[in-house]
Amino acid sequence: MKRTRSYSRVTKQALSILGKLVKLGRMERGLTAAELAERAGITRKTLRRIEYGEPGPEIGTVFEVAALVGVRLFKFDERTLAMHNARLDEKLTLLPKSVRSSGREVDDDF
Amino acid sequence: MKRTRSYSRVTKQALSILGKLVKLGRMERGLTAAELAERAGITRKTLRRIEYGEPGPEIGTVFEVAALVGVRLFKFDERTLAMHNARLDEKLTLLPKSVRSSGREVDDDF
DNA sequence: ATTTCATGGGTCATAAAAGATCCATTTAGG
DNA sequence: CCTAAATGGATCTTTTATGACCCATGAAAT
Repeated sequence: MKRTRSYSRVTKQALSILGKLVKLGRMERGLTAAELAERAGITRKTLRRIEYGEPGPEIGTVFEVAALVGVRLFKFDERTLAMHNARLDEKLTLLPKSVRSSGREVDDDF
Repeated sequence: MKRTRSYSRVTKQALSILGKLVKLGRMERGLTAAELAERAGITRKTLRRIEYGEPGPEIGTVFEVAALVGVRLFKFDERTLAMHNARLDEKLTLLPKSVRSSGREVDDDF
């Protein structure tokens, strides 16, 4: 089955912005595409796809490249990230383990 | 060639958090994994990989799923996203088209 | 202007993700 | 308790991304 996916405008915008932030971050640091790609352990081509905001690249790779040029999705340091992560775990354990179709309410202030 | 990639702790944390936010968002809305997967046009398996914070899924899919449950990376509405996007374009056109290895400085206040 | 090098883009082989089914287990709810 | 349904996980196939080259173009620095 051929995979023809569609993406919402919000997603496209977010991808585009993220890609441009990466490119900007790379140039700020005077890195060539080849240099950054090597540091990230990927090829120039994959980096280009990321900087172009294409939806295909693996999210792990994108996050890694972003981190390398100082772009962080959640603007927290690692310690704070760990905290948030732990807090999310608490929330999740408090919830029912499976959903039985009936709109439940949970506070969501991240 | 076997692809054995490594990811920084920050990346892992960010992925983990994003996945949990998605799961939380899904449960808040009383959606089962199967329901959300269907809306996103993916399978339960892929959704699970996303909610588990695995690095493999395509970034476009992850963003799309996140958007479906109200989780946004850049907490702006679509209009604001477009604005930022345009601003980034300006910045990029002002920069030299290619990097010739020498640390350049650009202001970066996103 | 000339040369050097970054970037854009193409091809081909391969590894991995995604899809399609399965089945086992757990859990929500009557 | 019991049962229907949600979740977790396995396997097999298809589709796609990635990597490794390669070449053309265009920009940058001398």
